[in-house]
Amino acid sequence: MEIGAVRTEPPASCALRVAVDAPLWGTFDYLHVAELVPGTLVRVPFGRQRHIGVVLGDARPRDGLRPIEAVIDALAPLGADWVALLEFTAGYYQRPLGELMAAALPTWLRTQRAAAVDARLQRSGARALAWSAADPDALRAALPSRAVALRRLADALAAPTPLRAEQARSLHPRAPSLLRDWAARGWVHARPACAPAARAGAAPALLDAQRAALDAVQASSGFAPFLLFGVTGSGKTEVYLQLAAQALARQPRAQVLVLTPEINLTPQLLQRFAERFPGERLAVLHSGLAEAERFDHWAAAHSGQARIVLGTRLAVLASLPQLALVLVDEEHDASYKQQEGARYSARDLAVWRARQRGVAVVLGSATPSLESWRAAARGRYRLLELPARAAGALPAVRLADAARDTALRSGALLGTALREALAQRLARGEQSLLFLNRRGYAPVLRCPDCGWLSDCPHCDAHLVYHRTDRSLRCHHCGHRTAVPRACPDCGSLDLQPLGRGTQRVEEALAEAFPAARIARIDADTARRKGAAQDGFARVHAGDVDILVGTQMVTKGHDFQRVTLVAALNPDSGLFSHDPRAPERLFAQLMQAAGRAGRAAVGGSVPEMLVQTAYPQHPLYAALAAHDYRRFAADELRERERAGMPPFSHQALLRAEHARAEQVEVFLARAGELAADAPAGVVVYPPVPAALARVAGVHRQQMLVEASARGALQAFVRRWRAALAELAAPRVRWAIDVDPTDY
DNA sequence: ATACGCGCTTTT
DNA sequence: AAAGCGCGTATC
Repeated sequence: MEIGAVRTEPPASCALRVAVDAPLWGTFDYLHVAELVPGTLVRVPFGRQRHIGVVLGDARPRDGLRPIEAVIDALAPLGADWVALLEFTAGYYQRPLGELMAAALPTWLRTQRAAAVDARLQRSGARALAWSAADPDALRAALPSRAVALRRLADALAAPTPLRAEQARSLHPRAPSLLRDWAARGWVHARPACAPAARAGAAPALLDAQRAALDAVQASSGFAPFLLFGVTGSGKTEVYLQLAAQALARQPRAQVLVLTPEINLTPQLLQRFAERFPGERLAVLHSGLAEAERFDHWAAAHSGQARIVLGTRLAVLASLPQLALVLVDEEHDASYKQQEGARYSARDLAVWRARQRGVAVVLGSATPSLESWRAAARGRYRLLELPARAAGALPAVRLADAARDTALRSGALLGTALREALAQRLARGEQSLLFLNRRGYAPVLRCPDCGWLSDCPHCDAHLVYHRTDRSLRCHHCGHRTAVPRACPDCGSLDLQPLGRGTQRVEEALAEAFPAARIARIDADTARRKGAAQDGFARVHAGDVDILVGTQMVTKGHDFQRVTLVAALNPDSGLFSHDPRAPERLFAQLMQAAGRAGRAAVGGSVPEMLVQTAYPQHPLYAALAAHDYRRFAADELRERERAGMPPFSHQALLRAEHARAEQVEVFLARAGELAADAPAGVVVYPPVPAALARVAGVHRQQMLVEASARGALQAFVRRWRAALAELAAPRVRWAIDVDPTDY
């Protein structure tokens, strides 16, 4: 180069096809000075913003292409299998690839310069810390005695095993800053979590069935799907732990993916993995992480440094270059299905990934989804059964017949049988857990004179009466008003709450048992971050006699001193229009039953009480017999008769608009476009959604049913493309493949 | 999604 | 006339 010549950028010589993390159809082409291997992470200018992109391949050079802004070379290119996973998911669920990219990639990268990425990687490598208390007494003394979650964190720090950063965070949402503060005061100290384990977590001896399950998975080769079927406490988690240990021992770089429904409600799974693998770097992926934090965990998984990756549904899209085993806990859980945007099923994708990698996948549940259960029955999945726990029997189920119970018959919330059972627990100093799937005080306010009901002005739903702040609230759109003094229609001053919610149960309990210590956990009390954890901590600490809540209280936590679990009014799940309601109800009741005294207290028998107007219902009979098989057989027979999944495959076209008429016009056209549906694919006429109007938006949908998955896929692919051509201003629509709610 | 321009309304 | 908002369009 001539001295003094103006230094120019080298000519951009290659055009590259790039998938961008924006929810748009298609890919975008950019220029770059050199070829980049497919999978390379890049930062690209996009409109006037910056986005992350993944290079897919070469493109034809043409005018108007902008250059790639930066190659993110601190991170290895994504593997071809990861790109294939995202392409499959986008195609199967009829969503733009970019939308899946946005869900899968850490957005933190969008705005970071190379130096910042390097620095963060450097630091997070060193910063996978484990904490212990340097001075447990000073720490405890400094905490207010009423700060239960703080005390729990302090206790965990005083334990012999150092507490990992991610565990600390699950015990207290503000743990990162607290720990920094406490370290500055000399109460705690940190050291790298990846240091060779001082003491490897000890694996307890296995029961025969656990051993058999372990052996079966270990003996498998290639893609091997298993259904691990066992009630709460039968030792599924121990099987997961030892399977993971085996996989890691067998291959030094192997990675294990562990999916769990909701990490904040199931801290115990994380805790057990952390304790068992003290020397391992764990990556934890869920939506509650801060951007930068999520990047750390994502990068740890992508680099292979984290050999155990534990997370909620979005973790199924993580980059796991050495994936060798997939575990899905509570595989039946509804939260594995994403319910907005790209509506993927993380459980199904987990199985897909295992197939793609040619490895084992273990789906665990006490109440498997009917899809998985049937797959096992047909031999597509191998069934591994764990019998009920030996120590501490399953709670005996008692059905309190609403027609015979004098208190229930007169409309009381707490039946005579329940009151007696509660009184007994209180007398013995044991704990009780009551659940009711309705928060607030009463689901609707009614005027007895004119029949006025507290309806939401924006939704086809009632406004729920919240007594604590005397408000009427819509649980769907968030609309909120003060409780009117008088009926808006007739002026009557005698407005009455109709039905019951958790607040009302709390009130009834306080009235019936003035001396009892009562706690309530539901979406209202859990509004504040960490409040639910506080509540659970108080129960664990024995500071609560009766815990009332929604389904939140039935998940994850083992309450050692709870000997009574009561379902106050579960009947609505029996006759719902949602064909999956019975399945959910049964799973929920079984799960709730599992909360009771896994270590029986003082010899008393743990009991589950169900208040019902239908004590003869087969679902309750199966529950009382702890007989999932019977329940599943009944349900499957019904599904087969109705031609429902898993005997057919479905997709749902959902459409919405502020004006119902627009939705109708759009769906009528959609129906015309579907007129060419091949034999074996049935397209049903449009119907209003279960909640036809939410926040002023009208929603309708069309169901498509096919006997074969391939036929359904081929049809929805063509249909979606045709619908996209339709000029339908402002009608928002999407196809939900394998819908789970209607 | 997010940003921007266009045309029409509301406000100064 | 200046700011304000719904709507349509484009993002390589």
